[in-house]
Amino acid sequence: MERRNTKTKEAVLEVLSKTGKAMSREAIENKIQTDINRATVYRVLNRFCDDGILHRVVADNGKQYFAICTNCEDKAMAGNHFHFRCLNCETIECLPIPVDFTPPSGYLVSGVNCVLSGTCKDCAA
Amino acid sequence: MERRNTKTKEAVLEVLSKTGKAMSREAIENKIQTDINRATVYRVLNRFCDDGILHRVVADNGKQYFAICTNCEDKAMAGNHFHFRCLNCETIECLPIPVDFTPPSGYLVSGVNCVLSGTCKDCAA
DNA sequence: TTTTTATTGCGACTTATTTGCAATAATAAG
DNA sequence: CTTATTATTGCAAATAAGTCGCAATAAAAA
Repeated sequence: MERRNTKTKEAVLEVLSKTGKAMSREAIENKIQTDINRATVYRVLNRFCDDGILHRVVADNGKQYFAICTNCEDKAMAGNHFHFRCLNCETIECLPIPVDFTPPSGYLVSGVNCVLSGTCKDCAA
Repeated sequence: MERRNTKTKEAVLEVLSKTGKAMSREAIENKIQTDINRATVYRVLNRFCDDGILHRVVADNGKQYFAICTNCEDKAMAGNHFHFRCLNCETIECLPIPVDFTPPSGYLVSGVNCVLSGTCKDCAA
């Protein structure tokens, strides 16, 4: 399916590239000046994930967070690094720490979703 | 607060110890013969987690799964091992692989939630 | 047997995310 | 520039997971 450029897409990408962190749909929407429909934002985010532009992290609060793929060469391994959720400032960052593991023989791993939580550097200071 | 023994608690623990895997509230309820209210099951599960008898895993589908703590000495680090979600049989297992990482300096980690997904040994065979 | 209060069931509620559908707008075609 | 095509959007409603208040029930102690 062909893709078209829209204000929503541009705005979402801009917000995400500015913060560098992983953001929830709500946070993204709040950062965007213009009013965009919730469903639309989700659709844009999901599309970007499909296209390998963003990766999705599901935190231990059950919510989805989205971040720009910087080192997600392999689509299947998008998000193949640790994420950190600060319970204080409710922020999610991509840590520059790759998730390292050797699956038991016979297991095929196609997705990695690793989230550490606690207090981030800024809040701990 | 004092704890009382009830059929629900016994049933939940029995189901979980029999499978050895991590189960969703729904799966647990289905395995129990008698009818138990959803809210009650959640309350029992949450209580068990608080008491360090179970640990909770939030999978990348956003759902909670519960498993008996076997090697969860440190309560704060409960679930400090990888989990595997099979996209085929929708089963979640605790892998005997500890999650190993060194958080960036300044970060305080109090929780670990790591889920790999793909095809499990049985389904891949 | 009575008392105390943890536990349960019920129903309603919240929150996150998705979906159908008709209206709108980006882009290609003429 | 105008028109045609169809991706995208907004809206409203639907799903789904999990939680909560409250009155009724039932462990366990007295």
